[in-house]
Amino acid sequence: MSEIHSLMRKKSSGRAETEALLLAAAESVFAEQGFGGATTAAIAKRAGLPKSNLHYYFPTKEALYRAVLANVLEAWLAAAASFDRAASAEQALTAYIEAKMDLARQFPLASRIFASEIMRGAPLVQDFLETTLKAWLAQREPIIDGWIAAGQLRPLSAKTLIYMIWATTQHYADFAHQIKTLNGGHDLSTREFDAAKRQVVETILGGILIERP
Amino acid sequence: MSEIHSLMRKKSSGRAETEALLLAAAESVFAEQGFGGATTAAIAKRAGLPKSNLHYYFPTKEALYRAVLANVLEAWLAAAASFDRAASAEQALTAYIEAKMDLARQFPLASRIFASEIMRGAPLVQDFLETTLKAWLAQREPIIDGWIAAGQLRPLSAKTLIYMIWATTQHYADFAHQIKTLNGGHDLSTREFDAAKRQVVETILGGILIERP
DNA sequence: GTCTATAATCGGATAGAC
DNA sequence: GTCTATCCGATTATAGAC
Repeated sequence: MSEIHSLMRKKSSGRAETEALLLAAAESVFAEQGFGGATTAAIAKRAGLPKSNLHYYFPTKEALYRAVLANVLEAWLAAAASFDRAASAEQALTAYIEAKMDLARQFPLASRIFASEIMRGAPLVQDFLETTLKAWLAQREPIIDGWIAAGQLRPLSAKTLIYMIWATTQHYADFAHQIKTLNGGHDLSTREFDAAKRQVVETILGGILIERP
Repeated sequence: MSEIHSLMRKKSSGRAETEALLLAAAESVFAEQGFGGATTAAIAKRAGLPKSNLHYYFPTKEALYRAVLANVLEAWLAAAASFDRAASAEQALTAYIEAKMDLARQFPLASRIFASEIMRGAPLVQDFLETTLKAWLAQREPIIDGWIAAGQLRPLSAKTLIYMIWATTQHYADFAHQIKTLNGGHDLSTREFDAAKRQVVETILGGILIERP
């Protein structure tokens, strides 16, 4: 029925597509302006739609923001999985750092929205921090402590190590504009980014691994 | 004349004090909400003053934001100085990392405002990035390259190293809320923070220094 | 589902009494 | 210098035609 109808229109290819369009526009505006600074007018304009359409798909600005946040957290969880399923400390941490670097490069907006949300005091992701994130960290700490006990890593705080990894990798998303400016106005090329990724891995692992005799 | 008058009033101890009060309130609101999300009403309320007083001291919201930013950049430059005046790579980098960690702990709001400004695309600090920051980095890169040539450091990109230091240290300011949540709801104690500082220094230096025979 | 028009409120900034 | 009251454009959200 309405399928035929929508096949006849060139624009608005369907509910799912319009929602995705709005979510993408919202992601970029929220990443730039934060929740408070973003306006539904700016989001609608970036999506090329009238403001009222936005409210048809998402009743309120906060509902739209929540939908964007859900995608952000989903991407985070996907990268988190790469920590596991590795035999040695070196393999597990290398895989995790590389996954987080790739995430920062592929989804910089998601990283910025998360950062902005934390700086606001996490009004909407506090539950995620206290349950999912805290549990993830609590499960990895004994693994890291185990590597220390096994003589693979120098004695250190697992939390502090994880914070270093988060900070260093997310920096490439959150401060991409600063990095671009200091790189002569050009974004890092794939080659430059891969070199940075390698150096980050080597510096952190070099700083914590105990050499095998 | 008006001096006597102001001595008789218990509140509003003078122009400088009122300005400082407003700047402090503005700093905390801008750090939480970003430029766009902050409202002059919220800032005035946090300062305990009517909105109109804010506009008496700072004609526009942007003027107030600029004044806050100036303080932020001033603090940044103070910490930057600790890089220099050290004989060895180990001493210089240790001093710099420690200074940046102390800055993050002492002035977390400044760090968050800077981060938020960069994520917006640096509309007001682009000039600082292109001149002061770029020059600072350009002056330090040959120093780091010199340490590599002298066999003090493993071969690496100086820029990538500096980014790691910025990222890791600023994380303790920008993500303090997340760290607090993952620390059982308590901010890091001085002891915990000092331990983190030590581990950050040891990990980075351990990852880049060449052992002296 | 989409659009124009509009209601209702918020927020930056000002007027003018004190 | 400080305060209350207020203007007016911006912003969220809705109404109602198509």
